[in-house]
Amino acid sequence: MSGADGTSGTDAVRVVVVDDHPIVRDGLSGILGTEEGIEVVGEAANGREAVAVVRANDPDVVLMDLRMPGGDGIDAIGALRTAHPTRPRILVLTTYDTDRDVRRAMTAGADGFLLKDARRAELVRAVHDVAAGRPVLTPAALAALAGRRYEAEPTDREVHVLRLVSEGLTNGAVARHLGIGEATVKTHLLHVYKKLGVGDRAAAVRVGWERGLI
Amino acid sequence: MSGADGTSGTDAVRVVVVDDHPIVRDGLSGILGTEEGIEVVGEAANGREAVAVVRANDPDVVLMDLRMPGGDGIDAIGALRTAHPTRPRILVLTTYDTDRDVRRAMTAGADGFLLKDARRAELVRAVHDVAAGRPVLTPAALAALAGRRYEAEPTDREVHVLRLVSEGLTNGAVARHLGIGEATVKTHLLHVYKKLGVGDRAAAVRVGWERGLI
DNA sequence: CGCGGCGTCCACCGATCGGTGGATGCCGGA
DNA sequence: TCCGGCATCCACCGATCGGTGGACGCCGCG
Repeated sequence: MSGADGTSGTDAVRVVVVDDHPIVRDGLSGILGTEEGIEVVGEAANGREAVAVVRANDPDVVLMDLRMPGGDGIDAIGALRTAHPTRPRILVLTTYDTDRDVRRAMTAGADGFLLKDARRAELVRAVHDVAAGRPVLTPAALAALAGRRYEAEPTDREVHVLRLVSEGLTNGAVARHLGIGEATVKTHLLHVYKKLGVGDRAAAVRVGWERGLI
Repeated sequence: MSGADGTSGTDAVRVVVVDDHPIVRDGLSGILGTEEGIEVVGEAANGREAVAVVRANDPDVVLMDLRMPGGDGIDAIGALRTAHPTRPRILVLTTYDTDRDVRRAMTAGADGFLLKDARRAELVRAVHDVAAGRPVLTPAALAALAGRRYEAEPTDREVHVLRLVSEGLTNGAVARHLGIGEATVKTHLLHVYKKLGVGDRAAAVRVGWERGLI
């Protein structure tokens, strides 16, 4: 834990690992801990713990999973960023680099985005890169930010409608559920189709699920 | 590093770890390697590698992920089992314990089913249990095998149709794609609805995805 | 053998959906 | 200020879907 001096005497990068899976935490700690120039100074299992652990240990880099029970990763990123604009560099390390996740994480203040199937060398290099202030992005994440692949993101309302549709509700049922007209529901869905690049509700549900909307 | 020092290979459980994520492999090796009575003797990144590594090292237990690029875990289980009916105990360690995955893995010859979010102690205990011939199952896996939750599983043909539907194909398009009548497609879908407990194609796509059918 | 269960196949209706066209209100930049 | 972009809202048609009913062939089991 607090092995290095407070004045960043050694130039070892101090890292906190945040993931709900003990296995993944051990994997990350194992890979990074044996590396020269990197020191794992704390672990957390969810977003809330992450904020506390970071406050206690003041690391250089936080490796953060996004989808966790009890304290979302996005919220944790926002909390860390509002507390301090640059101090702990945040590297998001998650399973899927869906468009939505990438954007939400980066706009929340993350400094990098890496997939969990990264090789050891990639991971180590990424930690050093974000520590040095260089952004880290997967190709898909880059494309998502460039807005090349999907130019439009469904509205909250549209996503809500899509979610209800995925539950099996008919347009009329959705309308009643939301207290709006059925025609409105259809318009929302048409917009969803356009934005997801599909032609019907079934395909919309699939793509919506793939992108983490549902 | 630590763990069994050469000579203590007598009654130590010899384990092979199979997962496409280096991070997960390191996590598992780290947890198990430092444990007394367990020795990690090999790693593999996919099903094909797994068969070769097992053949070379003759372990007591194989920790096997299911969804991997290049050599499915199910196929690997089948290959190991046909080669030898009991010798390497197979513990499936995956992210989701969906009904379908559980059944396919267990019928393929797996001896246990554990989720990746298991705690360290659970994991160690599970390895010892399967090594001793005791089955290991999550509650959800148990329910899946008991057939309590879902009594019917969609046919291969039905799943195929559902997959095409999730791509956005209309019934007529699916019919043309499969060289059958459109009415037949609809019958397949009706069966899918019944078996998945839904009422339309959108909900079917969602549940199908949740259960790993798509 | 006879029987039932299962997967696969098909045709006809009523309900629903996807497509088009347009309207309102809000907000930020020219 | 005015204007455009955006989200939200609505009504009418043709195409599609979900529901019902039934048919054939295969396989295992009594």
